[in-house]
Amino acid sequence: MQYNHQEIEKKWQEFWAEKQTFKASNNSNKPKYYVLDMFPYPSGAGLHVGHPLGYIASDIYARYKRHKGFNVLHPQGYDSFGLPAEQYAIQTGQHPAKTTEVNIKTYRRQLDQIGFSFDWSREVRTSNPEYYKWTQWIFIQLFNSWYNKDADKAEDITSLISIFTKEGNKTVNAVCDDDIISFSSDEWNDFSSVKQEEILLQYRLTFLSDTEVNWCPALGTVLANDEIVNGVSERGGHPVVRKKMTQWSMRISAYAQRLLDGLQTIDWPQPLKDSQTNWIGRSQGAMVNFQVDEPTTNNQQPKTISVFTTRPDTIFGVSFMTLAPEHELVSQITTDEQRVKVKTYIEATAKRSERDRMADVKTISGAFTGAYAIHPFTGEKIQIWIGDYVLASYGTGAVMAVPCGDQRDYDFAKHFNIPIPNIFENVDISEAAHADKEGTVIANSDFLSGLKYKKALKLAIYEIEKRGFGYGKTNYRLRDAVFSRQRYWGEPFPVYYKDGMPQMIDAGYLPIVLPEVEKYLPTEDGKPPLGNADIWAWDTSANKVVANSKIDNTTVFPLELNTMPGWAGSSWYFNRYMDANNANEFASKEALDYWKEVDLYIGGSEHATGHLLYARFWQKFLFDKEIVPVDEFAKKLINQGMILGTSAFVYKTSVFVKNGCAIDKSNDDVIENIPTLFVSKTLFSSDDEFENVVKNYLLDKKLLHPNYADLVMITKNAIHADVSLVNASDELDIEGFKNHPLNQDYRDAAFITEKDNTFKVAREVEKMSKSKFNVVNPDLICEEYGADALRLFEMFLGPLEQTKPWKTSGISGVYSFLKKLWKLFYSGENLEISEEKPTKDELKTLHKTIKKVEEDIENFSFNTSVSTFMIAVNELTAQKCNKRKILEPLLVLISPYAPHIAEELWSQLGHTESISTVQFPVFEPKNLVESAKNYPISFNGKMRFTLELSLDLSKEEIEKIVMEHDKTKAQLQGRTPKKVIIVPGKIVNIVG
RNA sequence: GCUCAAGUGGCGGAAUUGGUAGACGCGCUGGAUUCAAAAUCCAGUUCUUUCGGGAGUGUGGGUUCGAUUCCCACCUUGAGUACCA
Repeated sequence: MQYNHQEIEKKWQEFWAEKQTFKASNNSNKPKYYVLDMFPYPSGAGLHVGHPLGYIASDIYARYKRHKGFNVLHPQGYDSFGLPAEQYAIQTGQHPAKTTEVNIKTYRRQLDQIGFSFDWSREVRTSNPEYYKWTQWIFIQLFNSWYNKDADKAEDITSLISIFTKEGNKTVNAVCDDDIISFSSDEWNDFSSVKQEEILLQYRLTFLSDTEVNWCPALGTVLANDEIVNGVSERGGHPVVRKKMTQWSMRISAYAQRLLDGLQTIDWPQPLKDSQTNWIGRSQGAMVNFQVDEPTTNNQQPKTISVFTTRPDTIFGVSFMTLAPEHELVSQITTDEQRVKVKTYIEATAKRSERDRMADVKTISGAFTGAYAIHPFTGEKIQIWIGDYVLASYGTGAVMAVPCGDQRDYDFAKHFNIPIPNIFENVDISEAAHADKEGTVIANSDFLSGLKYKKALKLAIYEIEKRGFGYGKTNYRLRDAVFSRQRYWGEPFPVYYKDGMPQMIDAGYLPIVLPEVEKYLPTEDGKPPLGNADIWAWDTSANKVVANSKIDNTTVFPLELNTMPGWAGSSWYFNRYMDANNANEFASKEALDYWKEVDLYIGGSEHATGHLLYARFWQKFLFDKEIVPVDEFAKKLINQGMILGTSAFVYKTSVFVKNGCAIDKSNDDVIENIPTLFVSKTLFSSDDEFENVVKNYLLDKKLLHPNYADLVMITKNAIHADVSLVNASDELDIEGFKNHPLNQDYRDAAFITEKDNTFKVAREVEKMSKSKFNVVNPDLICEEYGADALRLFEMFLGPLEQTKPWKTSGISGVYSFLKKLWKLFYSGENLEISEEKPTKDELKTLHKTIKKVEEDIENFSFNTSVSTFMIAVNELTAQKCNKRKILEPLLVLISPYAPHIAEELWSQLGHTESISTVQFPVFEPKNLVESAKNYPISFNGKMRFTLELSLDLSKEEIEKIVMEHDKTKAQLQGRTPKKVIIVPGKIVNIVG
C-alpha cells in the first residue's frame, strides 16, 4: 500500500470531528493545560502559508501535552468585528455580517484541512450577540467602578458615593480627571442628580470626556494611538488629524504601575515586555510650580505654571520656561506687545499636522509671550516662551527649560539667544547640552553644589517639598484609551442618554443588538453610522430597543451612536473559551477557577502595545472585581516570526532606437519586428553582458540588421513572475508564464534560454503579498503534499520566533520523509511488522530520538525535532527495522507533528482508539550507554583526526595511546608537546 | 537618535553547560533504474591545495589548553520606538 495523504487525512479529520476527540472537559482529574492562539480576523483573502505557523506550533504543543497526560484546552475563534468588512460594506452595500460569515467559512475549511486539534465546541466570534453581550456587560462593570489608590484596586462606584455622602471628596484618593472640584458631604447631598452624575463620571473607569482625538477623515472615525503608524492610519495609510470630540475613554492609566509590575511575573518575550514598558513610559521626578511675575490685586492669587521634570537636580540651570502653544495660560499671560507674534505662531503650529511635526524635528520655532516667571529658589525673573517642541498632551504641557542639560532646551536657547548657564562641574557645554547623569557633579546651584546626581536629586525634591514649591511625582506616558469608534461594525454600547447624561442599560436586558442601517457611512450631519438606524432608542418601561420616533425623553431615550473599538472583544475572549456556551454568566466560577489562565499563548509581535496591553488591563480590572481568579491572563507567550515570500523575477528587455540617430528608414522599421524578450538569469552578470546577449540573439535570429546594431539601446527591467510557475531549480514554466491571465502582454514574447532550453529566474525574499506574486496558498500544499507535510515543513523552516522565507521547493524533503516513514511499516503492498525483540542499535536510535524530541518540544525548538525524526527514520531504514516495539513509540513521538499519518499507521497496527492520548514514550538512559568513544584528537585546539578508544581507559592510558599514534607523531614533527589536555569522554587536546 | 535582536556553505538552518563547525533538508554534480520522464536508490558537495595539508562561523582585539558559544570595540542587517521634559 502506498502512502496516500489525501485519503488518510480526510479519513482522520472526519474521525476526529465525529468522535469529538479534542473536546475538552471542565471536569477532569488530569492536570489542566491551556494552549491558545491569537484568534484571527477572518479576512476575505483567506489564509496563506504564513498564517498557520503559530497555530501549527501551538497544536504540536497541545497534542504533546495530551500525550503527557494533561487535560488540554485548545480552542479557536474569530475576531470578527473590524474595519475591512465594513469598508467592503460601504463599497458594495453587503451587510458585514454576511461577508464575515462567508469569510469564516473559508477560514474554517482551511483550518480543518491542516488537522488542528481545536475544540470547536467552544468557538467564539466577537461579532456574535451571544458573545458581545458579555463585552457590553464588562463595559457596564467598568462604568460602575472607580479606582481607589489607597486600596490600589478598582472598587464599586457605590463605595465612592457613600464616601461622598458622608465626607465629600476631600479624603478620596482616586484616579480621576484632573479638574475636579472639591466638595463637602453637605454640598454633595445638595447637588442635583445631574451634577452628581457629572462628578461621578470623572471617577468612573470608563467615562465620557472631551478629548483631543486622532481623527481620520478618510475612515470617518477616531483611532487609538496604537492604530496610527508614522502619523497615518495603520489600516489604509490615511492621514490623521487632531480634533476635540466627546468620547468614551478607558482609565487604563489607573493601572499603569500594576501593568508595569505585572511584567515581572510573566514569561513573555523580552522585546515585547520592553515595548510595553516603553509604552507605559514611567518617569520619576517632581512637579514644580513657577509663579508668573505679574501685579496682583489683594484677593487674587498669582498664576502658577506647573511643570514636570525628571531632573529637579538641575533646577538652578533653568533659564526660561516653555509652554505648549495649546497651554491654557498662554492667552492670559501674553503681553500686548507680544500678542500678535504669539497669535501668529499658534495659528501656524495648529496648521501643521502631527505628521509634519514629526517629520520635521530639526526646525526650531517658538515665540516669547512677554511674560516672566519667578524662579522658586533664586527669585530671578525668567522668560516664558511657547514652542511646539513641548507637547500639550504630556505632563502639564509646560517645561522648565534647562539648556545646559537638555539638548532640545539647548537648541531652543541657542536659536533665540537665551542665556545658557552651566551648572555642571568641569563640563564643556559650548557645543552641546550635557545630558549624562552618572558621574556628573552639580555646580553653581546653591545647596546642591558639589553633589552627585543621585544625592542632588533627592535633596532637590526634599527642598522643593519643604519649601512648598511642588512635590516628588511619578509620571506615565500611558494615556487613557479612547474607546469610541464612529463605525458600524463593532459592539454597540449598552448606553442611552437622559438629560445629556449617559445611563447604563440594565445587564438583564443585554445584548443590545446592532441595528440595521441603510447605509454604513456617517450621516449627513456628521453622526456615526448608527445615526442612520430608525430603530435605535431605548424604552425604559418596556426595556427594549424601539423606533426613534418614540423618543420623548421621559420614558424613551436616544441610544449611543458610537460603537466599541476592535480591541474590546479581544480583551477578554480567553476567559470566554473556558465556558464558551454559558448563557447566564460571563463564564462560570468553576470553569474560571479550573482553567485559571492561558498557559501558553502564541501570536504575532504586532499586538505588543495594542491587544496585549488592553487585555492585561481588563484582566486586572476583572480580577479586582473578583470576576476572574488571576490578574495576568497568560503565563507564557511566544511571538511567532513572520514567513516571507521568495519572489521570482524575470528580466524583460526593451529595445529602443537611440535618440538622434539618423537613418534612412523610419526608426520604427529597425525594431518593429522585435518581440518582447526575456533573458534567463544566469546568461549575464552585468548590464553590458545583458546587452550583448540580447544583441547577439537579435542578430542571430535576423531580427536586427547588422547595420543597425549600434543604433539600438537595450534596457533591462525585472518583473515579478508568479512563484507557482517556478520549479525547485529556479526554472520558469515558460508556457505557463505566457498563458498566465496577468501576462496577456507577453503571449508572443521570446525567451533567451540556457543551453539546455531552461529559463532561470532571479529570486528575492520579500513580504508575502498578492502584488508580488509570491503568495503560497496552503490549500494547494495540502492537496499536493498533505497537511502532515505542510505542518512538518512549516516547523522545519527554522526557529519559531524567527522571520524566515518560504520556498515551496523545500517541502519535497519532508514529503519524502513521510514516505520513508510509511515504508518502515509497509513492504510493497503488505504491512510487515515484526514482534521480535529490538536490537541494541534500534533501541539506541529510538531512545536518543525520545530524549531529543522531548527536550525540543519543551524548548519550543520544533525545527530541530523534525531533523531528529528524519535521522531516526534514516537510521531505522538502514537497520531494516520493522519491530513493533520500536515503531509504536516512534509513532507517538511523531503524532503531534504529523497526526494523520500517525493515526493511520497506529490503527494499521491494530489499535482502535485514537493515538492522541497515548502516553508519551519514556526515555531510558541505559539504552544510550556506550563503551567506546570516537575521540577527536586536537592540536592547539584544532581537530586533526579521530581515534576510537574505550571509555574505561584512564587519562594516563589515553595519553599513552594517543602519543604513540603515528598521526600524532606526524602532527608534532618531532616537537615535544608542552601540555596534553584530556577530558575523558570528550576530547584530547595536545598543545605545543 | 534611542532600545532590542541577529550576522555560520549556493539556500533554509544545526551545534542545549566553552570540547570533532556545517547535523537535517533544499539545490547542485556524478552514477543506478527507465524507451523516456517522474519517482526511487547510491556516492559526492565550506573554501583552498603542489592532495601532505592549510584556512574558515561579519571585522579587529581579549580571556582560555580549546571560542559559532564568554568579554571589549567596530561594521552590517532587521524589528520596535521617536521631540515624553
